[in-house]
Amino acid sequence: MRGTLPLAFAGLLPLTRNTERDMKKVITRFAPSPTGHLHIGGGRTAIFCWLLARHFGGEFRLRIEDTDSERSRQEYTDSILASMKWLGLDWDGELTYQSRRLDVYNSYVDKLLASGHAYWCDCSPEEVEAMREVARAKGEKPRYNGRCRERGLGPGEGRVVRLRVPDEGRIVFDDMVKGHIAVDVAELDDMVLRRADGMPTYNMAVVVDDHDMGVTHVLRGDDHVSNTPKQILLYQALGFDLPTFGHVPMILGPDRQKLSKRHGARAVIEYEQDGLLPQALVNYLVRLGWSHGDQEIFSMDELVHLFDGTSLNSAAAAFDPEKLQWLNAHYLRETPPARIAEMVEPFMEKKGVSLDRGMLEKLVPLYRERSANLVELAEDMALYQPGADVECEEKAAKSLTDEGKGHIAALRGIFAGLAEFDEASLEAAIHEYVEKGGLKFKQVGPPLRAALIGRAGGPSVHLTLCALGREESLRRLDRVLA
RNA sequence: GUCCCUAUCGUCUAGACGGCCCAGGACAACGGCCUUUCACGCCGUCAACGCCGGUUCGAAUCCGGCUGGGGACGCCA
Repeated sequence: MRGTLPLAFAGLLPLTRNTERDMKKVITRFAPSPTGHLHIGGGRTAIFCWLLARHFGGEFRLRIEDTDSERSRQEYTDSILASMKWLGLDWDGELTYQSRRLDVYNSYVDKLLASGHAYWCDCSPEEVEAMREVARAKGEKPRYNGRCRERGLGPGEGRVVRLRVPDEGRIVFDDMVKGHIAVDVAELDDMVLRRADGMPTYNMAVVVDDHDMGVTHVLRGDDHVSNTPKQILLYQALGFDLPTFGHVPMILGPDRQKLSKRHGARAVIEYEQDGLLPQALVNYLVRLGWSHGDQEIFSMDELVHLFDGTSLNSAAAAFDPEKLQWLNAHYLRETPPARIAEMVEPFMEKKGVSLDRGMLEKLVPLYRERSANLVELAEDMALYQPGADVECEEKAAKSLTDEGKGHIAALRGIFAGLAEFDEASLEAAIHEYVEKGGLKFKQVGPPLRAALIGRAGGPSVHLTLCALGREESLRRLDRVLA
């Protein structure tokens, strides 16, 4: 039996138009392990898988890989699902939990045992580690030495089941994004399929699940390329048809190092908290590693239409927070004010700010192009909190000279007497005051703005006055004059 | 250490068939315009084919080597 396994060969299934109609229904999956929040790397992979399925009118399945009972937590599963929803990714069918399929994995392990593709092993972790050391010392790849291969062991306490890897040959497959990949089986070792505690290992569970779920396209992170040959061996041993594999590159930090805590936000939930719009994150992530000519902005519909699994970059890309912010600012300007008002309210609440809806909707159009995200927007909205004594920034305070205060006092009287406190009347009133006094607007605008919102920049003063309303405007002017 | 993957502006990238590329777009930076301010918007500037060989009339595009970067070598996923 040994060394006689047929060599694996995963035929290329190019996603081109001519083969599209011949292909069976595309089924993709995203399979996170609930040991942390959904990170942007995983998020991007999920988006790609989702897009591929939606583009071809197939199915997108979600599977929770919780075979590591030590580290898996329900709260992370919840968090991942919440992030998926926030990103706008819906999935088909029931959620699959690997922890509930232990019997299935074990029945396949039994089949492999029966067919001679796998064997029991009683080597302790320490012994195996020693074997690896020996190999390393010889300049070889550290691996298990196959000690129990021919011992004919049966089940027993502390024993694991290992795959019997062929003695020679090459595993060859064509990756959707990386192209032709070939690995010598000598690089692989007899990996554990079933742990001593009866739980399946990652590679075992993945192969069984992907097969059972009918997955046709396994799109996943770059860090799994070296698992693929091992999994192909398992597909072969189990007699399963091979899916098409695709490995998308990792996302690097701005310094081109592996993304880590040092780089700030990594989880999609953090970006949500940072006030980003989901569409901006999706657009950014997709564009990182995939392109369509010179196009930068893509709607979800466009992505579904355009994303067919080609044009994926094969080299790792560095994450650029500035471009993300730029995209976010873009989407902020595109989103209807009422919708933005709705989204910014939770952020205002966090700051203890609450404006009535009418005022908020008046303010949003004035501020959305001055903010890159909802946190900044909320900060600006805080300036309008009725009754708030806004602290005046230094740059603005400079305009509150005696002359400036004189203008404020004069205008205060005019505003108080206005029949209508609306945009047109306010603009006209200020205009008239400037004209009649032979003044420059520069002498009047800045001090007014400083008195009202304590800032040197912002919307036109008459719009600010109008948004604040007569009562609050006069209160703020009086505060400066006092 | 071993194996796998990878290599165009600071960053994300365009670049089927080698000539249309003294390399295009976007972010950032810088300068300007617009604007009563701050933004937005608009215009412009700076800036790259890692290195060495080879193939060719001609290479960012093909081949080889080098170097750089990433990943993997678990009873983690």
